[in-house]
Amino acid sequence: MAQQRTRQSELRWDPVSVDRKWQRRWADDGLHTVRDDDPRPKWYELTMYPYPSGDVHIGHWYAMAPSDAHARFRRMQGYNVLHPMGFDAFGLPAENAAIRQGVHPHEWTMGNIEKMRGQLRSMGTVYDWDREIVCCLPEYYKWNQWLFLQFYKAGLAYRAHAPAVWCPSCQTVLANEQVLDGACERCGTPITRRELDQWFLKITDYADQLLDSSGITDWPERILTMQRNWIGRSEGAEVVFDISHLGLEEKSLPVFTTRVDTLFGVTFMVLAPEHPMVESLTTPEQRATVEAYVAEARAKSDIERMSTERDKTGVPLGTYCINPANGQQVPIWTADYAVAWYATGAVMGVPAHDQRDFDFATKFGLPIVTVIAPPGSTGEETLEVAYTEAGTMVNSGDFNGMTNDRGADAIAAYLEARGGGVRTQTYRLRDWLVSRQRYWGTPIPIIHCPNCGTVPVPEDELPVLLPEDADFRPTGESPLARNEAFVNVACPQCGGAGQRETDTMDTFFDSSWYFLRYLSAKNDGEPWNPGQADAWAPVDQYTGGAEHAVMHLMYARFFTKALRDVGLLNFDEPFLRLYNQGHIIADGAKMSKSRGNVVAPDEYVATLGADIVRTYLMFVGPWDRGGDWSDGGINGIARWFNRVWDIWSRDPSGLNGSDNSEGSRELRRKLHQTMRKVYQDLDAFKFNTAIAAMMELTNLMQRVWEDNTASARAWSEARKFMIVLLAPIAPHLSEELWEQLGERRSVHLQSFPEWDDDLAAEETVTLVVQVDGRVRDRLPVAPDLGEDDAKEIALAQANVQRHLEGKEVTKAVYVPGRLLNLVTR
RNA sequence: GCCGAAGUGGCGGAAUGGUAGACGCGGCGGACUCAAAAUCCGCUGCCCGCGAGGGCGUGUGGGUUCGACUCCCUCCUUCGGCACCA
Repeated sequence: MAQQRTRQSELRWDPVSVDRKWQRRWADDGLHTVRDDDPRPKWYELTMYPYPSGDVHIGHWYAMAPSDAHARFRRMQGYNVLHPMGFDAFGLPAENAAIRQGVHPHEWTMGNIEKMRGQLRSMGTVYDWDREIVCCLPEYYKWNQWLFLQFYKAGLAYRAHAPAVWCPSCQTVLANEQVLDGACERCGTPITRRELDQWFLKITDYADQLLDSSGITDWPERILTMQRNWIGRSEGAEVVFDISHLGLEEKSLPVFTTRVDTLFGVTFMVLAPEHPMVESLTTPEQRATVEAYVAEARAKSDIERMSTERDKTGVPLGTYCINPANGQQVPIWTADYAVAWYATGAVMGVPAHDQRDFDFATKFGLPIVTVIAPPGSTGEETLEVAYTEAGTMVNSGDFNGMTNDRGADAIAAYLEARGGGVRTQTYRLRDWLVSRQRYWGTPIPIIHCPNCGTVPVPEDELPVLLPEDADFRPTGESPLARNEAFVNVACPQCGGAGQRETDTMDTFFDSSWYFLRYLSAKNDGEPWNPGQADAWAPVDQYTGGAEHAVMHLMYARFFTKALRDVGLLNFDEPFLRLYNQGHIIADGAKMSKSRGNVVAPDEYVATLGADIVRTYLMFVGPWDRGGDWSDGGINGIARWFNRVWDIWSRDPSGLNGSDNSEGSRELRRKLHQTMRKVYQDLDAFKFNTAIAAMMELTNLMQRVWEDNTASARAWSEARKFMIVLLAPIAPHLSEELWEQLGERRSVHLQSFPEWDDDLAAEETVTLVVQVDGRVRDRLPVAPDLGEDDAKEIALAQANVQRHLEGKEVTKAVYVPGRLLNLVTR
């Protein structure tokens, strides 16, 4: 609860019983049941499902209440809207709870879901609970396994012995994407490495397709940029340095470069310490030094490697390779500034034109050869820092005199003609490591057989159930590996003694296709029904936090494309539109227990009801920028709802203005302006200004009532439509007031009101009169006033005349209905 | 370091080339009340002025324009992402 709690308004109705009444009624009437055969056009609006941590906090409300309002708005626009909810129920916290509290992950998770389901229901959302999914249940994860096998059959899932990122604290392998600044994303422990046999999905096959966002309707540019950076496509060339003189099995050393134009400037070669050829390229004299260096590098965590960022280290291997451009001998070194997993794991050192290479060469006394001369220079000068800009080729044989742009093309063509290299591109993106040495996840449906090798579990034997009895001591091995009843199994091919794969799947596997399962949540014969997928998917509007920009969202895109390729889907983008909400903070600071500013939504819902909390969260600021919770602010919404309630409870028959009185016309105009504004704002997720517009309408209604200038009819009309506008935002209150107006059919089944632009048009506007750009008067005029008339009226004003005294109007800028600027200079 | 977003009253924010500060919070004054709370009404960017009115004002400095919170450039700050990527 936020600290200073202002005195609360007393509400004119009992929000708790109103909430309860309508939530019950809607459930009884099946108001949120979504039918596949509904003839209206479909709209699939999805909010990222929560992890069942045990409590629906204010952040969940901030994510879900506005998206619910948007889904409701779409429904009022005439769509058959699907807006489902479920739980992302596998994952580490359940297992950590098991380790710490001795509760079984299943029990812990399902208990949390039970509680959260109740909390979510209190929001009054349109979720169709018949479609709920819970990923940790066999009816869901069975299909994870089935999908894994489809990928396996298609060659998209493979097993590789690879150095894996290891968190010594969580005792588990992490995906590269789960590492932040060299530390475990969840616990912050610096990571190390471990060699393990792991399952990967070939997301890199889809790198270019994932770069292509042409199938996406509307995503924030920011997210697309992040994905582009994450994929990290670089254009360049793979250059082959000859090593045949060493008499090894490998005759060449390939190296990727984005700067093939600098090839004549190579003065050394650097291999990553983990590079597979380091050992064979080391001379006997250097062996001890190199082995020591490699061992040291491997022992370092990423954080330590990064902390040495400024000070380059490395040792020579004692051998050299041949530069294909000029036949020069290039000494080979190993240094940890080259990283094994990127490109070829080797860097051609061009100290003159790359700062890292420059630092390295300077430290170890290696030659620095300028091959790109800055404009207006001969390239003879000694460099203080690497020159990385454009220039003219020098010291580059036949290529001298070219611009380096042209030189790059020419050298690449030269290499390609002579087999010395090839133009290519490389990616930062790596394959998706899906293996987890954990219990609480989907068992990977594979059996390892000494005779047959890797054997998929036959599809009719799915699901491979997670055994209930498990030992959760974190030993670095999956608890499943210690469960003999689970591990030992007959090989489906030869019947011999096989062993089950004991790794489980990354939970991002679950969330990569969950949007499809909502469509066929209870189907036990297939993961989704193709007809239902065709009818509903892809998701029209997805909302959630931007923290999923490069993991979940990219995996889901990859899944969709891969599933299309194995023939399971007819589309290749899962989410057509994406909107990221910001974060809710309290009293200007991030919510935290130590600050004592944690807002518990349940406490507010219990006294103010769901609608005030919903509305306040939407009013507090633009949704994508987040908001600052204050108890005073939410009280403002309570006050507004009180006024709304009060206005509704008045008997309009006492109003005796005429239907065409100024009050009536003004009220009607404001009503139609509000309809238009609310429509446009809800369409664009601008809830805060939509609510402000409705407040303005309420304020006007109040004024018109006081003045008694409107007709009962104009008043009643405003009152009725106002409530329809409010329905998506405050569903309970609006339904209650709607019923009190004597309406029978739910307000939530009404169409969004259609406004009339003519009725919304202003009768008079304020014309701003400026002299040299400074406001000198404001005049009420007809909107269609002509320029000449405007000038005449403006020039008659005393204050305008005063400021024009002794000056000559040389120019007049007239914006009809807005402004007249008289320019004198 | 690179990429991206943002910077507006006491506070949350509105306005995307045309009246800066909608709407809400807070504050001040008033009504109601024995009193307080709640509620209702009025005022509320800063400075000068009795007033009419004037000046200043959207992180900084410049530019474009009749006119700039809005477009362009410089710098500063905050937040998010990436980072020895060859």
